[in-house]
Parts: sequence; structure tokens; C-alpha cells
Amino acid sequence: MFSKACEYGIKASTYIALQSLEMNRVSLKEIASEINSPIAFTAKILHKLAKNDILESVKGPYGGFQIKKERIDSIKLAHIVAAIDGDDIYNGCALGLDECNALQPCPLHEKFVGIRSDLKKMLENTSLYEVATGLEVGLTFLKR
Amino acid sequence: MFSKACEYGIKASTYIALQSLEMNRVSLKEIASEINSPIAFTAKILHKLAKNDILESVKGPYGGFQIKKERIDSIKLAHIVAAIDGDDIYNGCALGLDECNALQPCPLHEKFVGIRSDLKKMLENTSLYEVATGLEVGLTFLKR
DNA sequence: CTTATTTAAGATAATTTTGTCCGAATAGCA
DNA sequence: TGCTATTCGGACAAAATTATCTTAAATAAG
Ligand code: SF4
Ligand code: SF4
Repeated sequence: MFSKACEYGIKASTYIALQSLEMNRVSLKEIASEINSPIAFTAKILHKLAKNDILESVKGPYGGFQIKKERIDSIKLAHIVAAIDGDDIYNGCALGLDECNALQPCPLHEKFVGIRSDLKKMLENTSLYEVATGLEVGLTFLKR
Repeated sequence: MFSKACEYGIKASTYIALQSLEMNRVSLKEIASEINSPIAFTAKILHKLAKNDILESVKGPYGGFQIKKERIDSIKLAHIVAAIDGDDIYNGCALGLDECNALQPCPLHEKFVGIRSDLKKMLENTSLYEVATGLEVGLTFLKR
């Protein structure tokens, strides 16, 4: 459904949010180990998210990544996905056709558009806060 | 959403079905040109579909691909997708986690499972006949 | 100011997906 | 039989994605 990069992005953001709620800044190393992802690859993804104003990075000793507490609820999964995978999900059609004539859609159009818009809505309505706090019970799931 | 191979597979099957309804057997060349796909790559995909009993291939002069008229309605998109992409869509979770504890699902589980099962249902309920005949008006869409 | 620590950035490598090429096998036809 | 059109099947190549390595830049602390 999403690219590997995007999955890491979501998991990492979730972990950072969880720690930021307790005022902990976390290092790249810690994040990668916590979500079981390749360190350097994760670095690029976090960098991208930082450039997209989704999280903040701090260099130097005691540096790392964090998210402003008050923003955790306004950051939606859709923002993360868009920053990493772009808007491919929203645009292309299921069959990968280049463009589409809305006046004479193929027989699948209605159905696909419905499902895709459900997904979109879900991503837009689900905040990082929701995901992070929703799993405080079984935190280990981020490792899988 | 689907792999490129899968997209070609759906488009090709649709075209073959459309022609088979009129008792025309179509060649690889014709198919590839009709759906705008790389010839050799398309060959592999069609071959795979043939091995999965989704379509029939005939070698030699006047050979090509076809689908038994009476089967066109019982072949569902799900069959094609499964033959090419396997069952990845149905198994993995949105976050790409290896396994999942249904007893203590992450906060996204309900939502994702719902959307995914909608997609699954749609693929299982949509037959090649439906797709092929549904677009007889604007056939050129397969080129895009 | 120096050093240790940590992210930034770019080059490089491995893997997967997508795409190409070519000889072999098959079938129709003269 | 021999010729030709076509799929089959495997080896090969290119492109995209994922992952690693190396060096630079920033910054906190002594
Ligand atoms: S009309 Fe059909 S081909 Fe076009 S965007 Fe919709 S589903 Fe895709
Ligand atoms: S519980 Fe969460 S992590 Fe597990 S399969 Fe469901 S969505 Fe994925």
C-alpha cells in the first residue's frame, strides 16, 4: 500500500511523538533501533520530514528529533504520507492510466474512487496523537 | 495501488475478453500495442495468466490469446491480481508489520481492515465481463 | 577553543521491479 | 517436408527503490 520509506516514516513519527509527549528528544540511533529500520535510510526519511515541518531536528550532543507537543494532534498521517510518497495515492487511477475522462469513466471508476477517498479521509482524519496514544498499551508493535 | 505488471495484466485481460466476446483471437503484438505496454514484458504477464488458467494461449501462425466466452463472466479481477501480485494486498498490514496481534491491534487496525476488505470485495465481485462490456463506448481508455 | 556527539548531505552499493533479447518449441500451411 | 508466424522460457539489462558508507557541519560541554 505504502512504500517502505513511508512505513518507516509513520513508525518513526509515531515513536517520536510518543517520546515528545514526555518531553524526550530522541536520537536517530534510538529511533531506528526502536522501529527496526536501517539507520542511514531512516536518517534520510526523518530529514525529509523535518524539511516538511513535520518534525524538528537538533544537531550536536543531546541532539535528535522531536515534535512540538502542541502540534502532535494537528499532524495527520496524510501529511507524513504526502511528504514521503507524494500525492500518487490521490491522483493516479487504479489501472495506472495517465489521465481520465470524468465524463466517460471506465466501469471501475465509481468503486475505486470510493475506496480511495475512504483511505484519503482516514489518513486526513487520523492524527499522530491518536496513533501514538492509542498504542501506549502495546508499544512493542512498532518493532514489528 | 497495484504493480505495473498487474496493471498491464488487467488491461490486457480486458482487451482479450473484449475480443473473445466476438470470437477473435488476438496476438501479443496487437495486445501490447492496444494497451500501450512493452511487448516482451507483457508476454511474461500473459504467460503467467495462462499458467493460472485465466486465459488460453495458442502457438504458431494465427495463434495468440483468448478466453473462453463462457468463462469471461466468472473470471474476477481478484483472480488476475492474485495471479500476478500474489496475496500481498490481503495479508500485510498498512504499516508493513510482519505479524499482528489481533487481540491488541494498533489504533489503525479497524480502519485499515475495513478499507482493505472493501477493496477485496470489489475485486472479487467485479468480473472481466463487467469491465470489458462496461467500456465498450470509450474503448480508447485502455491506451492511456 | 577543543573535543565528542549528533544530524546533513552526497556518493556508492544491493535489491527489486520493470523491461529487452534471443534461441527453442509449436502449429499452420504449402 | 520445410517455411513462417507465433508463444515459451531463460538470460540479460535498465531503472527504481532501498540501504550503506563516508565526510562535512553544527553544537553542547569541559
Ligand atoms: S475512469 Fe477508470 S481508468 Fe479512469 S480513473 Fe476511473 S477507474 Fe481509472
Ligand atoms: S493492528 Fe495495526 S499494525 Fe497490526 S495489522 Fe492492524 S493496522 Fe497493522
